Amino acid sequence: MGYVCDFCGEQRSMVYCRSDAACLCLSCDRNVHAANALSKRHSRTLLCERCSSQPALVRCAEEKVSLCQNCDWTGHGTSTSASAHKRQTINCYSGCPSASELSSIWSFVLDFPSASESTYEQNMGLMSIAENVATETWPSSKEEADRQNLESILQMSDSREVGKSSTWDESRLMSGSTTNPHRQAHQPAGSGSSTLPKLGYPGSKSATFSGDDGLYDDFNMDEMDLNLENYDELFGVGLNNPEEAFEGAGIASLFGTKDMSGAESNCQGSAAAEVSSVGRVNAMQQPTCSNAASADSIVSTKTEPVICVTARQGHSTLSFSGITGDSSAAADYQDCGASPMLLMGEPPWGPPGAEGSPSANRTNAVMRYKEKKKTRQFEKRVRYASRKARADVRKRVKGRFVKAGEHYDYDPLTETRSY
DNA sequence: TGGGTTCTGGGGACCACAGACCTCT
DNA sequence: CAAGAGGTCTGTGGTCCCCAGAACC
Repeated sequence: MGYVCDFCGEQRSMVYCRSDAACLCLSCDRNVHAANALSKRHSRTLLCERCSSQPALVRCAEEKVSLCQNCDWTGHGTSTSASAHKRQTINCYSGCPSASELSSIWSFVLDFPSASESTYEQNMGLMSIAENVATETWPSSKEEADRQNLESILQMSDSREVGKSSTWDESRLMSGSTTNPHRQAHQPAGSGSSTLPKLGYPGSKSATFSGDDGLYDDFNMDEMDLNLENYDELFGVGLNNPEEAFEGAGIASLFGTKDMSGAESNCQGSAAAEVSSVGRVNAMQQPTCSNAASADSIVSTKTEPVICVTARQGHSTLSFSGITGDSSAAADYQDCGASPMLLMGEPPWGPPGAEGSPSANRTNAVMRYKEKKKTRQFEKRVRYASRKARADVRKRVKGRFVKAGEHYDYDPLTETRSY
Protein backbone atom coordinates (compact mmCIF):
# COMPACT_ATOMS: atom_id res chain seq x y z
CA MET A 1 0.00 0.00 0.00
CA GLY A 2 2.59 2.41 -0.92
CA TYR A 3 0.73 4.05 -3.75
CA VAL A 4 -1.59 6.93 -3.72
CA CYS A 5 -5.16 6.90 -4.87
CA ASP A 6 -5.50 7.08 -8.64
CA PHE A 7 -8.45 9.38 -8.26
CA CYS A 8 -7.56 11.96 -5.67
CA GLY A 9 -3.84 11.39 -5.74
CA GLU A 10 -3.68 12.19 -2.08
CA GLN A 11 -4.81 9.36 0.04
CA ARG A 12 -3.26 5.98 0.16
CA SER A 13 -4.88 3.53 -2.21
CA MET A 14 -6.45 0.59 -0.49
CA VAL A 15 -8.99 -0.80 -2.89
CA TYR A 16 -8.53 -2.10 -6.38
CA CYS A 17 -11.30 -1.79 -8.93
CA ARG A 18 -10.86 -4.10 -11.87
CA SER A 19 -13.45 -2.41 -13.98
CA ASP A 20 -11.68 0.87 -13.66
CA ALA A 21 -8.26 -0.72 -13.39
CA ALA A 22 -7.67 1.75 -10.65
CA CYS A 23 -6.31 1.79 -7.16
CA LEU A 24 -8.51 3.92 -4.99
CA CYS A 25 -8.62 5.14 -1.49
CA LEU A 26 -11.71 4.23 0.40
CA SER A 27 -13.21 7.65 0.16
CA CYS A 28 -12.83 7.86 -3.57
CA ASP A 29 -13.98 4.30 -3.95
CA ARG A 30 -17.13 5.23 -2.23
CA ASN A 31 -17.62 8.40 -4.19
CA VAL A 32 -16.71 7.05 -7.58
CA HIS A 33 -18.81 3.94 -7.34
CA ALA A 34 -21.82 5.68 -5.95
CA ALA A 35 -22.05 7.76 -9.08
CA ASN A 36 -24.43 5.54 -10.96
CA ALA A 37 -25.88 2.09 -11.19
CA LEU A 38 -23.23 0.84 -13.54
CA SER A 39 -20.32 1.93 -11.46
CA LYS A 40 -21.96 0.36 -8.49
CA ARG A 41 -21.54 -2.96 -10.20
CA HIS A 42 -17.79 -2.66 -10.22
CA SER A 43 -16.24 -5.33 -8.15
CA ARG A 44 -13.57 -4.14 -5.85
CA THR A 45 -11.29 -5.82 -3.46
CA LEU A 46 -8.39 -4.99 -1.27
CA LEU A 47 -5.12 -4.03 -2.82
CA CYS A 48 -2.16 -6.34 -2.47
CA GLU A 49 -0.03 -4.96 0.28
CA ARG A 50 3.11 -6.37 -1.20
CA CYS A 51 3.09 -5.23 -4.79
CA SER A 52 0.46 -2.55 -4.33
CA SER A 53 -0.66 -3.03 -7.86
CA GLN A 54 -2.79 -6.14 -7.99
CA PRO A 55 -6.03 -7.03 -6.28
CA ALA A 56 -5.51 -9.08 -3.18
CA LEU A 57 -6.98 -12.53 -3.20
CA VAL A 58 -5.91 -13.93 0.09
CA ARG A 59 -4.88 -12.72 3.46
CA CYS A 60 -2.13 -14.33 5.42
CA ALA A 61 -3.19 -14.50 9.02
CA GLU A 62 0.36 -15.02 10.22
CA GLU A 63 1.89 -12.15 8.34
CA LYS A 64 -1.27 -10.06 8.52
CA VAL A 65 -0.96 -8.98 4.96
CA SER A 66 -3.27 -9.13 2.00
CA LEU A 67 -1.67 -10.65 -1.04
CA CYS A 68 -2.39 -11.00 -4.69
CA GLN A 69 -2.00 -14.35 -6.33
CA ASN A 70 1.53 -13.70 -7.49
CA CYS A 71 2.73 -12.40 -4.19
CA ASP A 72 1.00 -15.21 -2.43
CA TRP A 73 2.80 -17.71 -4.58
CA THR A 74 6.03 -15.91 -4.15
CA GLY A 75 5.68 -15.69 -0.44
CA HIS A 76 4.05 -18.98 0.34
CA GLY A 77 4.77 -21.19 -2.55
CA THR A 78 8.47 -21.52 -2.04
CA SER A 79 8.96 -21.76 1.65
CA THR A 80 7.62 -24.75 3.49
CA SER A 81 7.24 -22.81 6.68
CA ALA A 82 5.48 -20.00 4.97
CA SER A 83 3.27 -22.33 3.03
CA ALA A 84 1.81 -23.49 6.31
CA HIS A 85 0.50 -20.05 7.00
CA LYS A 86 -3.17 -19.75 7.40
CA ARG A 87 -4.61 -17.87 4.51
CA GLN A 88 -8.10 -16.63 3.96
CA THR A 89 -9.80 -15.65 0.84
CA ILE A 90 -10.44 -11.99 0.36
CA ASN A 91 -13.65 -11.44 -1.46
CA CYS A 92 -14.70 -8.62 -3.61
CA TYR A 93 -17.66 -6.41 -3.15
CA SER A 94 -19.68 -4.06 -5.22
CA GLY A 95 -22.07 -1.27 -4.56
CA CYS A 96 -21.45 1.16 -1.76
CA PRO A 97 -21.18 -0.83 1.38
CA SER A 98 -21.65 0.85 4.67
CA ALA A 99 -19.03 0.73 7.33
CA SER A 100 -20.69 -2.15 9.05
CA GLU A 101 -20.99 -3.92 5.76
CA LEU A 102 -17.38 -3.49 4.91
CA SER A 103 -16.31 -4.47 8.33
CA SER A 104 -18.39 -7.55 7.80
CA ILE A 105 -16.89 -8.26 4.45
CA TRP A 106 -13.40 -8.04 5.75
CA SER A 107 -13.93 -8.89 9.31
CA PHE A 108 -11.62 -11.81 8.92
CA VAL A 109 -8.99 -9.33 8.06
CA LEU A 110 -9.62 -7.61 11.28
CA ASP A 111 -7.06 -8.12 13.90
CA PHE A 112 -8.04 -4.90 15.41
CA PRO A 113 -10.92 -3.86 17.50
CA SER A 114 -13.59 -1.71 16.13
CA ALA A 115 -13.80 1.60 17.73
CA SER A 116 -16.88 2.63 19.46
CA GLU A 117 -19.43 4.41 17.43
CA SER A 118 -19.29 7.49 19.49
CA THR A 119 -15.59 7.77 18.99
CA TYR A 120 -15.93 7.59 15.28
CA GLU A 121 -18.80 9.93 15.19
CA GLN A 122 -16.68 12.40 16.94
CA ASN A 123 -13.64 11.91 14.87
CA MET A 124 -14.99 11.47 11.44
CA GLY A 125 -17.15 13.47 9.19
CA LEU A 126 -20.10 12.22 7.31
CA MET A 127 -20.19 11.03 3.80
CA SER A 128 -21.97 13.21 1.39
CA ILE A 129 -23.47 10.29 -0.38
CA ALA A 130 -26.59 8.96 1.14
CA GLU A 131 -26.66 5.40 2.11
CA ASN A 132 -28.79 3.30 -0.08
CA VAL A 133 -30.79 0.89 1.83
CA ALA A 134 -32.49 -1.66 -0.25
CA THR A 135 -35.65 -3.11 1.00
CA GLU A 136 -36.70 -5.59 -1.55
CA THR A 137 -34.22 -8.31 -0.94
CA TRP A 138 -33.72 -8.11 2.73
CA PRO A 139 -36.30 -9.21 5.13
CA SER A 140 -38.73 -6.49 5.74
CA SER A 141 -39.58 -7.56 9.17
CA LYS A 142 -37.83 -8.89 12.14
CA GLU A 143 -39.95 -11.98 12.04
CA GLU A 144 -38.98 -12.74 8.52
CA ALA A 145 -35.37 -12.17 9.25
CA ASP A 146 -35.54 -14.48 12.18
CA ARG A 147 -37.25 -17.01 10.02
CA GLN A 148 -34.52 -16.77 7.43
CA ASN A 149 -31.89 -17.04 10.06
CA LEU A 150 -33.58 -20.09 11.41
CA GLU A 151 -33.70 -21.61 7.97
CA SER A 152 -30.06 -20.90 7.49
CA ILE A 153 -29.25 -22.50 10.76
CA LEU A 154 -31.25 -25.55 9.89
CA GLN A 155 -29.61 -25.75 6.53
CA MET A 156 -26.24 -25.42 8.10
CA SER A 157 -26.97 -28.22 10.45
CA ASP A 158 -28.14 -30.39 7.64
CA SER A 159 -25.25 -29.66 5.41
CA ARG A 160 -22.84 -30.34 8.17
CA GLU A 161 -24.00 -33.87 8.24
CA VAL A 162 -24.22 -34.60 4.60
CA GLY A 163 -22.03 -32.08 2.97
CA LYS A 164 -18.64 -32.69 4.39
CA SER A 165 -17.50 -34.87 1.60
CA SER A 166 -19.83 -34.51 -1.27
CA THR A 167 -20.36 -30.83 -1.59
CA TRP A 168 -17.09 -29.36 -0.67
CA ASP A 169 -15.87 -28.67 -4.11
CA GLU A 170 -18.95 -26.88 -5.16
CA SER A 171 -19.29 -24.89 -2.05
CA ARG A 172 -15.71 -23.93 -2.17
CA LEU A 173 -16.30 -22.73 -5.61
CA MET A 174 -19.43 -20.91 -4.76
CA SER A 175 -18.05 -19.24 -1.76
CA GLY A 176 -14.74 -18.55 -3.30
CA SER A 177 -13.11 -20.03 -0.35
CA THR A 178 -9.88 -21.79 -0.75
CA THR A 179 -8.93 -22.27 2.76
CA ASN A 180 -10.31 -25.47 3.95
CA PRO A 181 -12.87 -27.98 2.91
CA HIS A 182 -14.23 -28.34 6.37
CA ARG A 183 -15.77 -24.99 6.16
CA GLN A 184 -18.25 -26.48 3.82
CA ALA A 185 -19.80 -28.17 6.73
CA HIS A 186 -21.16 -24.83 7.79
CA GLN A 187 -22.67 -23.86 4.58
CA PRO A 188 -26.32 -24.28 4.02
CA ALA A 189 -27.37 -27.13 1.91
CA GLY A 190 -29.13 -26.60 -1.31
CA SER A 191 -28.49 -26.71 -4.96
CA GLY A 192 -26.97 -24.38 -7.41
CA SER A 193 -27.37 -20.81 -6.52
CA SER A 194 -29.72 -21.63 -3.81
CA THR A 195 -26.99 -23.28 -1.84
CA LEU A 196 -26.00 -19.93 -0.61
CA PRO A 197 -27.71 -18.60 2.40
CA LYS A 198 -29.34 -15.28 2.35
CA LEU A 199 -27.90 -13.55 5.26
CA GLY A 200 -29.82 -11.77 7.85
CA TYR A 201 -30.58 -8.20 7.43
CA PRO A 202 -28.17 -5.63 8.70
CA GLY A 203 -28.44 -5.10 12.31
CA SER A 204 -29.78 -8.47 13.12
CA LYS A 205 -28.64 -9.65 16.41
CA SER A 206 -30.66 -12.73 16.67
CA ALA A 207 -28.67 -15.00 14.51
CA THR A 208 -26.92 -17.77 16.25
CA PHE A 209 -24.97 -20.66 15.01
CA SER A 210 -25.55 -24.10 16.19
CA GLY A 211 -22.02 -24.59 17.19
CA ASP A 212 -22.29 -28.05 18.47
CA ASP A 213 -18.81 -28.74 17.38
CA GLY A 214 -17.52 -25.75 19.14
CA LEU A 215 -16.60 -23.89 16.06
CA TYR A 216 -19.06 -21.20 16.88
CA ASP A 217 -18.57 -21.13 20.55
CA ASP A 218 -17.06 -17.75 20.32
CA PHE A 219 -19.63 -16.36 17.99
CA ASN A 220 -21.68 -13.79 19.66
CA MET A 221 -23.83 -11.81 17.36
CA ASP A 222 -24.54 -9.26 20.01
CA GLU A 223 -20.98 -8.22 19.74
CA MET A 224 -21.61 -7.14 16.22
CA ASP A 225 -22.45 -3.72 17.40
CA LEU A 226 -18.85 -3.21 18.11
CA ASN A 227 -18.42 -2.85 14.43
CA LEU A 228 -18.70 0.53 12.86
CA GLU A 229 -22.23 1.43 12.26
CA ASN A 230 -21.91 3.06 8.91
CA TYR A 231 -19.55 3.89 6.18
CA ASP A 232 -19.50 7.51 7.06
CA GLU A 233 -17.94 6.85 10.33
CA LEU A 234 -15.45 4.53 8.85
CA PHE A 235 -14.17 6.59 5.99
CA GLY A 236 -15.01 10.13 6.87
CA VAL A 237 -15.09 11.49 3.39
CA GLY A 238 -16.21 14.83 4.55
CA LEU A 239 -13.00 15.54 6.33
CA ASN A 240 -10.75 18.17 5.06
CA ASN A 241 -7.75 16.25 6.04
CA PRO A 242 -7.83 12.82 4.52
CA GLU A 243 -5.62 11.43 7.21
CA GLU A 244 -8.29 12.16 9.73
CA ALA A 245 -10.53 9.73 8.04
CA PHE A 246 -8.28 6.95 9.12
CA GLU A 247 -7.56 8.23 12.52
CA GLY A 248 -8.73 5.89 15.14
CA ALA A 249 -8.35 2.51 16.53
CA GLY A 250 -8.85 0.05 13.82
CA ILE A 251 -8.91 1.39 10.34
CA ALA A 252 -5.34 0.61 9.56
CA SER A 253 -5.63 -2.75 11.10
CA LEU A 254 -8.83 -3.42 9.25
CA PHE A 255 -6.85 -3.45 6.09
CA GLY A 256 -3.80 -4.88 7.59
CA THR A 257 -1.94 -1.68 7.21
CA LYS A 258 1.08 -1.27 9.30
CA ASP A 259 2.32 2.00 8.08
CA MET A 260 -0.76 4.10 8.10
CA SER A 261 0.17 7.37 9.62
CA GLY A 262 -0.08 6.08 13.08
CA ALA A 263 -3.52 4.77 12.71
CA GLU A 264 -2.95 2.04 15.18
CA SER A 265 -1.10 4.11 17.64
CA ASN A 266 -3.23 7.11 17.20
CA CYS A 267 -6.31 5.83 18.84
CA GLN A 268 -8.43 8.65 19.98
CA GLY A 269 -8.79 8.20 23.63
CA SER A 270 -9.23 5.27 25.85
CA ALA A 271 -12.70 4.44 24.69
CA ALA A 272 -11.46 3.07 21.40
CA ALA A 273 -8.71 1.20 23.08
CA GLU A 274 -11.12 -0.27 25.50
CA VAL A 275 -13.31 -1.57 22.77
CA SER A 276 -10.25 -2.84 21.07
CA SER A 277 -9.65 -5.57 23.51
CA VAL A 278 -13.13 -6.87 23.06
CA GLY A 279 -13.34 -6.40 19.37
CA ARG A 280 -10.08 -8.09 18.75
CA VAL A 281 -11.54 -11.33 19.83
CA ASN A 282 -14.88 -11.09 18.22
CA ALA A 283 -13.82 -9.49 15.06
CA MET A 284 -11.80 -12.51 14.25
CA GLN A 285 -14.28 -15.07 15.30
CA GLN A 286 -17.69 -13.88 14.56
CA PRO A 287 -19.09 -14.91 11.24
CA THR A 288 -20.25 -11.40 10.63
CA CYS A 289 -23.16 -12.50 8.59
CA SER A 290 -25.82 -10.80 10.56
CA ASN A 291 -24.15 -7.55 9.89
CA ALA A 292 -24.13 -8.30 6.26
CA ALA A 293 -24.20 -5.71 3.61
CA SER A 294 -27.41 -4.26 2.47
CA ALA A 295 -28.73 -5.43 -0.82
CA ASP A 296 -28.08 -2.23 -2.56
CA SER A 297 -24.60 -2.15 -1.32
CA ILE A 298 -23.88 -5.53 -2.60
CA VAL A 299 -25.34 -5.18 -5.98
CA SER A 300 -27.26 -2.47 -7.60
CA THR A 301 -29.03 -4.50 -10.17
CA LYS A 302 -32.36 -6.15 -9.96
CA THR A 303 -30.60 -9.30 -9.07
CA GLU A 304 -30.71 -10.74 -5.71
CA PRO A 305 -27.57 -10.60 -3.74
CA VAL A 306 -26.46 -13.84 -2.35
CA ILE A 307 -23.90 -13.83 0.32
CA CYS A 308 -22.12 -16.85 1.47
CA VAL A 309 -20.53 -17.03 4.82
CA THR A 310 -18.34 -19.80 5.84
CA ALA A 311 -16.35 -20.10 8.95
CA ARG A 312 -13.96 -22.47 10.51
CA GLN A 313 -11.92 -22.26 13.62
CA GLY A 314 -12.52 -18.65 14.09
CA HIS A 315 -11.95 -17.66 10.53
CA SER A 316 -14.71 -16.40 8.45
CA THR A 317 -14.98 -15.85 4.79
CA LEU A 318 -17.69 -13.80 3.32
CA SER A 319 -18.43 -14.07 -0.32
CA PHE A 320 -20.65 -11.84 -2.33
CA SER A 321 -22.34 -13.30 -5.32
CA GLY A 322 -24.93 -10.98 -6.56
CA ILE A 323 -23.72 -9.76 -9.84
CA THR A 324 -25.57 -12.16 -11.97
CA GLY A 325 -28.61 -12.56 -9.93
CA ASP A 326 -27.72 -15.89 -8.56
CA SER A 327 -24.49 -17.27 -7.55
CA SER A 328 -21.89 -17.96 -10.09
CA ALA A 329 -18.62 -18.47 -8.48
CA ALA A 330 -16.69 -18.42 -11.64
CA ALA A 331 -18.22 -15.22 -12.77
CA ASP A 332 -17.92 -13.65 -9.41
CA TYR A 333 -14.34 -14.48 -9.06
CA GLN A 334 -13.48 -13.47 -12.47
CA ASP A 335 -14.89 -10.20 -11.44
CA CYS A 336 -12.71 -10.33 -8.45
CA GLY A 337 -9.64 -10.91 -10.48
CA ALA A 338 -9.05 -14.47 -9.56
CA SER A 339 -7.65 -16.63 -12.23
CA PRO A 340 -9.68 -19.46 -13.61
CA MET A 341 -7.14 -21.80 -12.17
CA LEU A 342 -7.75 -20.44 -8.78
CA LEU A 343 -11.44 -20.40 -9.29
CA MET A 344 -12.01 -23.75 -10.71
CA GLY A 345 -9.06 -25.73 -9.65
CA GLU A 346 -7.60 -26.62 -6.38
CA PRO A 347 -5.99 -23.89 -4.46
CA PRO A 348 -2.24 -23.81 -4.40
CA TRP A 349 -2.41 -24.51 -0.75
CA GLY A 350 -4.31 -27.08 1.19
CA PRO A 351 -5.68 -29.51 -1.38
CA PRO A 352 -9.15 -30.58 -0.47
CA GLY A 353 -8.25 -34.15 -0.28
CA ALA A 354 -10.27 -37.05 -1.50
CA GLU A 355 -13.60 -35.36 -1.40
CA GLY A 356 -15.83 -35.93 -4.37
CA SER A 357 -14.60 -35.56 -7.90
CA PRO A 358 -12.90 -32.24 -8.42
CA SER A 359 -12.91 -32.52 -12.17
CA ALA A 360 -16.59 -33.36 -12.33
CA ASN A 361 -17.48 -30.56 -10.00
CA ARG A 362 -15.31 -28.25 -11.96
CA THR A 363 -17.07 -29.21 -15.14
CA ASN A 364 -20.41 -28.66 -13.50
CA ALA A 365 -19.28 -25.31 -12.26
CA VAL A 366 -18.14 -24.31 -15.69
CA MET A 367 -21.44 -25.42 -17.15
CA ARG A 368 -23.35 -23.45 -14.59
CA TYR A 369 -21.22 -20.47 -15.25
CA LYS A 370 -21.75 -20.65 -18.99
CA GLU A 371 -25.44 -21.16 -18.56
CA LYS A 372 -25.65 -18.21 -16.29
CA LYS A 373 -23.58 -16.10 -18.58
CA LYS A 374 -25.99 -16.81 -21.38
CA THR A 375 -28.97 -15.73 -19.39
CA ARG A 376 -27.24 -12.80 -17.84
CA GLN A 377 -28.83 -9.52 -18.58
CA PHE A 378 -27.87 -6.18 -17.23
CA GLU A 379 -30.67 -4.00 -16.26
CA LYS A 380 -30.81 -0.57 -17.75
CA ARG A 381 -32.29 1.86 -15.38
CA VAL A 382 -34.05 4.86 -16.79
CA ARG A 383 -33.19 7.89 -14.78
CA TYR A 384 -35.53 10.30 -16.41
CA ALA A 385 -38.88 8.88 -17.28
CA SER A 386 -39.86 12.03 -19.10
CA ARG A 387 -36.94 11.67 -21.48
CA LYS A 388 -37.76 8.09 -22.04
CA ALA A 389 -41.35 8.95 -22.80
CA ARG A 390 -40.21 11.51 -25.31
CA ALA A 391 -37.69 9.20 -26.89
CA ASP A 392 -40.32 6.53 -27.18
CA VAL A 393 -42.54 8.71 -29.31
CA ARG A 394 -39.83 10.56 -31.17
CA LYS A 395 -39.58 9.97 -34.89
CA ARG A 396 -36.42 8.42 -36.27
CA VAL A 397 -34.56 7.82 -39.48
CA LYS A 398 -32.52 4.66 -39.36
CA GLY A 399 -32.66 4.75 -35.64
CA ARG A 400 -31.53 8.30 -35.35
CA PHE A 401 -33.71 11.05 -34.08
CA VAL A 402 -34.83 13.50 -36.69
CA LYS A 403 -35.84 17.07 -36.34
CA ALA A 404 -39.46 17.72 -35.81
CA GLY A 405 -41.23 18.12 -39.08
CA GLU A 406 -38.60 16.35 -41.16
CA HIS A 407 -39.31 13.26 -43.16
CA TYR A 408 -38.96 10.17 -41.08
CA ASP A 409 -38.99 6.45 -41.72
CA TYR A 410 -40.04 5.26 -38.31
CA ASP A 411 -42.90 6.50 -36.26
CA PRO A 412 -43.10 4.64 -32.99
CA LEU A 413 -46.68 5.73 -32.53
CA THR A 414 -47.92 4.01 -35.67
CA GLU A 415 -45.75 0.93 -35.28
CA THR A 416 -45.18 1.02 -39.00
CA ARG A 417 -42.45 2.48 -41.08
CA SER A 418 -43.21 5.24 -43.49
CA TYR A 419 -40.60 5.34 -46.18
C1' DT B 1 -2.16 -28.23 -38.86
C1' DG B 2 -2.13 -23.56 -40.53
C1' DG B 3 -4.21 -20.01 -43.38
C1' DG B 4 -8.10 -17.78 -45.53
C1' DT B 5 -12.99 -16.74 -45.71
C1' DT B 6 -17.55 -16.32 -43.81
C1' DC B 7 -20.71 -15.88 -40.05
C1' DT B 8 -22.21 -14.10 -35.63
C1' DG B 9 -22.68 -11.33 -31.71
C1' DG B 10 -21.34 -7.35 -28.85
C1' DG B 11 -20.72 -2.71 -28.27
C1' DG B 12 -20.22 2.06 -29.60
C1' DA B 13 -21.78 6.03 -32.36
C1' DC B 14 -25.28 8.70 -34.07
C1' DC B 15 -29.34 11.63 -34.07
C1' DA B 16 -32.88 15.74 -31.75
C1' DC B 17 -34.35 17.87 -27.92
C1' DA B 18 -36.52 18.57 -23.13
C1' DG B 19 -34.99 19.46 -18.93
C1' DA B 20 -31.42 19.74 -15.54
C1' DC B 21 -27.59 22.32 -14.39
C1' DC B 22 -24.43 26.15 -14.28
C1' DT B 23 -22.90 30.94 -14.88
C1' DC B 24 -23.65 35.66 -15.17
C1' DT B 25 -26.20 39.92 -14.53
C1' DC C 1 -28.71 37.50 -1.37
C1' DA C 2 -32.44 36.24 -4.47
C1' DA C 3 -34.33 36.05 -9.00
C1' DG C 4 -34.15 35.78 -13.82
C1' DA C 5 -31.88 35.12 -18.31
C1' DG C 6 -29.01 32.65 -21.13
C1' DG C 7 -25.84 29.03 -22.25
C1' DT C 8 -24.21 24.26 -21.62
C1' DC C 9 -24.70 19.51 -20.56
C1' DT C 10 -27.19 15.15 -19.99
C1' DG C 11 -29.92 11.34 -21.20
C1' DT C 12 -33.28 8.95 -23.95
C1' DG C 13 -34.14 4.62 -27.93
C1' DG C 14 -33.60 2.36 -32.58
C1' DT C 15 -30.47 1.45 -36.04
C1' DC C 16 -26.06 1.11 -38.34
C1' DC C 17 -21.39 -0.08 -38.44
C1' DC C 18 -17.09 -1.88 -36.84
C1' DC C 19 -14.49 -5.39 -34.75
C1' DA C 20 -13.27 -9.71 -32.46
C1' DG C 21 -13.99 -14.36 -32.12
C1' DA C 22 -16.00 -18.61 -33.77
C1' DA C 23 -16.97 -21.67 -37.40
C1' DC C 24 -15.99 -23.62 -41.61
C1' DC C 25 -13.37 -24.92 -45.75
